Amino acid sequence: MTVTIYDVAREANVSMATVSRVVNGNQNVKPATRKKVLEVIERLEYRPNAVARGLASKKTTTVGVIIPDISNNIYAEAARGIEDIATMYRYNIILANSDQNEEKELSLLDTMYGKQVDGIVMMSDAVTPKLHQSMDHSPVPIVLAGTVDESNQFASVNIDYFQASYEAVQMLIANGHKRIAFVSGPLHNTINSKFKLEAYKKALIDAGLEIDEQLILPEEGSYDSGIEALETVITLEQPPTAFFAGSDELAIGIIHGAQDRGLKVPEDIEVISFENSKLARMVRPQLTSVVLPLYDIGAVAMRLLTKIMNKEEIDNQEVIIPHRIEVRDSVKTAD
Amino acid sequence: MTVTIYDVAREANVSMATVSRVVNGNQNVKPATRKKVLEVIERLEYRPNAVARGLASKKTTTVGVIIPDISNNIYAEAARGIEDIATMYRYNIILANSDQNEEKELSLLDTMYGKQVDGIVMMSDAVTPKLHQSMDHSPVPIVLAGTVDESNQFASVNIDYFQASYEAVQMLIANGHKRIAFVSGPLHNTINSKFKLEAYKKALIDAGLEIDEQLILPEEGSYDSGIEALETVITLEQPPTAFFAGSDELAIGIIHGAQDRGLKVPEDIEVISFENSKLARMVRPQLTSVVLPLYDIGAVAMRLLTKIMNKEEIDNQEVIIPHRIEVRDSVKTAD
DNA sequence: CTGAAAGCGCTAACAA
DNA sequence: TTGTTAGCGCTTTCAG
Repeated sequence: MTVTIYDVAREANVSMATVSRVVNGNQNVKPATRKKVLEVIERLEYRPNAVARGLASKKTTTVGVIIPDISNNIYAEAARGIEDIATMYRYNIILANSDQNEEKELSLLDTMYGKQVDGIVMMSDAVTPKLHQSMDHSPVPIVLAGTVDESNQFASVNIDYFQASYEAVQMLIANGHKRIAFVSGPLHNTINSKFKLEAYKKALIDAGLEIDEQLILPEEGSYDSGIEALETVITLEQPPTAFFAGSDELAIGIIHGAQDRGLKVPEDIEVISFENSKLARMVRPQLTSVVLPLYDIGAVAMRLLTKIMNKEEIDNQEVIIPHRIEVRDSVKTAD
Repeated sequence: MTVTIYDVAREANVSMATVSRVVNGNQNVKPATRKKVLEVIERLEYRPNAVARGLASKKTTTVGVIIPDISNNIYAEAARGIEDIATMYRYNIILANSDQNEEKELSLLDTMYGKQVDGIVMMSDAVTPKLHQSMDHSPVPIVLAGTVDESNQFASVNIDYFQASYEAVQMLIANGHKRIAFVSGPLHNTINSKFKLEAYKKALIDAGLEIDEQLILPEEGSYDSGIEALETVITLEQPPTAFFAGSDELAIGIIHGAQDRGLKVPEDIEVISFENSKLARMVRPQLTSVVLPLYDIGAVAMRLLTKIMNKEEIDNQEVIIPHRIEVRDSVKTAD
């Protein structure tokens, strides 16, 4: 029924080994033989069975990708970066959503191990002890993308979240704000709790400003929670005049919440975001935002993984990609 | 090194077949034996090799998913629907981006066949003859999601694009508009050319309105091209007063383009979109939009695929999901 | 440059 | 209820 390497060998009057050689581009084949085999392959429409190949060679040329949620633009962007580089190096990806649920992450890792992927790219809110343990026992290399592992034991690709956040808050401070709100995503996310929040606090302290817990709002990261955040603080006795938002959606929510109350951005309220997705340009005013290069993070992570799978020398397995702030209109330009 | 079914068999003093049976939940195993085997599996941390299993059983429990671009929210949404249902039925997905490039699509199909996926879910702009041919020779079932096959030969899941578009344009006509522009994505996309555009024309004709080719703008579907579309028609001698946009991004571009010129939506210009992503609520005014239920399309497509792979009876392999129009503020409410 | 043969780890008859 | 035994389709020594 399906044509196998054996059929090709028979038709071409050579051994399976020879067919295998030409299929795999092995140079030790006489050109004439190669040609003959190639013709038969063409004629019979032979297509190598990757599963059999995987079993025999112990390499599947597929990598596992575990991300929280592909329908979230952030992760989709990273996934695209991962897939592009994977394709470039002839890998396919098995993609799975974890919903940042530890149980699912653990079970997905097991599934990936079972499927004999050659490597794994993982994105997660937090590398919990259990996760850490499973990854430690992984039979294949794993690289973290946009995910911080506090033990610094795994290969990873990130930006300097602390520094980036610090700069963002500083920009607001430089514009004279004394009351700056911090609206991040959930704090069980390591990046939010350990970097964005800490940087926010440090920036305030360094500027001699006071930290007011009322202005620290860990929302879920959605547009609606941005609106809510605005609503809850705007009625304070001393409402904030600027916001550091953890994502574009949050920032847009804040802006719309303000505008709906007749407040003007950036005249009355300034907002800086942390993401810079294409949404940033699709609001009025357009968002000033720390750029989180998700595509690049994914691409670099996958590239790093290929190197590790290939057992190449890695000079630094904890890659930090440069960041910058894209200045648009939600923050006044100092001029 | 890695523990195999053979190791477990030896340790448990049973045959490989028995271990295989307990691993696969076969009931023909004495409870005591099962227990013993399970213990050894636990102790040895045995994890079945899915590749070997795939080779022996000719089933990989993985399906291929070919989509144009995962970083595009539309497809990401569908991918999530596909993956959720796949997970529910214990399948994993190999995800690949085609960029709606026929060559890539063809090559990806081949890759999927080679990887011995059990089935394929495919999204594409157009089922070209070559694509059609490859799919015809597919060794595994394929279902099209949100993509139209004019030969009606493949299983597919869609909404009634023509009817939905017709209703959208009708809504604009009902509001008294005589000059309605059609800003779709590229016309090499079958859905745009055969359904949205045709429905637009028919709605106009049925209402006794004239079709003006100047008002038909096949853009690339981005935010910026929405702005451009607005710019090009607004200076016409008789500019349009309403727009039927092929996507949310396009619609938002049109709205911002109008607002930047001091025009008000929906007072001066009305816009109806075709998508209803979460973006629809994240603009002012919020978008009135035909809802394209991408998540559902993906989910239903995957569900259909499981049935076909399972050789169940299918009453209708061309599923049409109901659609509706979500009324918000970019179109005046008739009251 | 080419072939023979031994697996890779598992499933699936077929016996027992 | 359990074991034996062929493969699944390919890669990979090892000879020659």
